[in-house]
Amino acid sequence: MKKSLNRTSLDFPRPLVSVDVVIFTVLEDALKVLLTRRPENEEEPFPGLWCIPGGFVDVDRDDSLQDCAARKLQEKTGYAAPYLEQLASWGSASRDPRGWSTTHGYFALVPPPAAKTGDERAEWCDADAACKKRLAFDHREIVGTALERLRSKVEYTSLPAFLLNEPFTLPELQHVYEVVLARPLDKSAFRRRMLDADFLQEVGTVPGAFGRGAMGYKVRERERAAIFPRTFRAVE
Amino acid sequence: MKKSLNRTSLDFPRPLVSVDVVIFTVLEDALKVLLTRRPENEEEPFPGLWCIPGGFVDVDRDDSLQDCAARKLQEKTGYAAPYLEQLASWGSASRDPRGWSTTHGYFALVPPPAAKTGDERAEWCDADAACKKRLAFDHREIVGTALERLRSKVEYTSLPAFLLNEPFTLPELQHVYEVVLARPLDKSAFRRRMLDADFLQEVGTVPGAFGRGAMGYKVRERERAAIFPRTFRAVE
DNA sequence: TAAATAGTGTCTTTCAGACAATATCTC
DNA sequence: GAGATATTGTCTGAAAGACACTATTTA
Repeated sequence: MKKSLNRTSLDFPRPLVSVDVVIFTVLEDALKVLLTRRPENEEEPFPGLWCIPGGFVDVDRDDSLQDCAARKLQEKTGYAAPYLEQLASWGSASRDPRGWSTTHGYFALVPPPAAKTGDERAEWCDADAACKKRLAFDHREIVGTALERLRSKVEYTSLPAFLLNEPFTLPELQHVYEVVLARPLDKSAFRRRMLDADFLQEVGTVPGAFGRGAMGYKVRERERAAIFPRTFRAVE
Repeated sequence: MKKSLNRTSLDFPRPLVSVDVVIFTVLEDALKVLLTRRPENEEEPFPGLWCIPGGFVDVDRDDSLQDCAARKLQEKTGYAAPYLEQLASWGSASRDPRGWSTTHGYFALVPPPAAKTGDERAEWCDADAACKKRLAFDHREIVGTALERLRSKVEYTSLPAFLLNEPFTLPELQHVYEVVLARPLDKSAFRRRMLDADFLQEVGTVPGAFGRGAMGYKVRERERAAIFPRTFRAVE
């Protein structure tokens, strides 16, 4: 009988299992992803190369994949509960030189960090640039998929609200949409859309540096994003 | 130093890794999913219970997760290249009594099989019923997620075309949409939408059993689904 | 010709885009 | 008040829903 059919005993080789997180923020009017460096140790694969935060699932420490992703996010950014969504998984014999391996990709949206990352081995990299960079493993593909998914969902959801500190104003929110989508949006249509979607809560006027102050908002339910009835600019 | 930080050696426990496939078809005017039975062997978890097709990744046989899913689909249905899409992954300490385990869920769309499945241990089950049944592992949740994803995508993509044998007619296609969405659609709007999306190729008239014959179609590109500019019924 | 099914035309509704007009704030 | 920014109003256009109408086939 073939080995693969007789697996009651569980004594067959298992793939490596890791979790990787693509962490997005908007900084200096640009969409950024957090990159870290692989250890310099020559026994490690891709020593010194840029990669996204992640690592092997720790069977003793992590109760679930989501926990593991949240832990890695917390370790790298300090954020406990921003937006964290499963992206996809990758697994093959060739993606890791150490053997058959799988990774569960997540993507996270966090508000702009107060300072540059204190960590020498971490850097906020322009998102589009990261997709062209040489990264460890198949991380370029993972970042590409995350960016594609983010841009696609931004067309019809309130996801960018998770990229801002609260309270934020509608012009600020519009600006984040424009940065992520890399195109200008109409002010009037934008406001109608956000307010009609009923996911924002007024939280008092915020004075502006110049000109008229704006209404401050926070999201009503921090757990899920709102879904709009249509995408932006359905037509070319 | 903590064990979890010293992993250059790779000698730490690894989770079990499996792939499970939710296979959909439309049969007898209902959306169905393929269920199989767990082995009766009492040493196996959930003996004799219904589950979806799947199993451990075979490191020696499968080059990638996608290959593994395609293999399982082929084994169960005989189909080589229908629509197969990654759904999500699940992984935790508790989902399998044998230990920390992960699964990569896929969902497949196949045309209606000619006959009842020949396999005694497999059955096409009504999709909504399957979501309420007791299934092995967390398979009920996986089926639920697949069903939700399918219904959601059917609102704005041409996915149901993969549930039909070619050539099919527009009334047949509309019927499949209606079965999946469980609500009637307007004929005129439906036709406009399908033809405007430009993913169908005329392939000659198909005579009907009664009444006027209809134009037969096949999908232009069997690889990807078309995406419509809006969802059906944007408004309640 | 009647019944059944396929396919078309047209009016209404919804909501995004364009863009002008108005409101409110700081200096 | 001037300049800057926020907010609103109105017109237009694209595509979906509703539904009546026409076309083609078989019995």
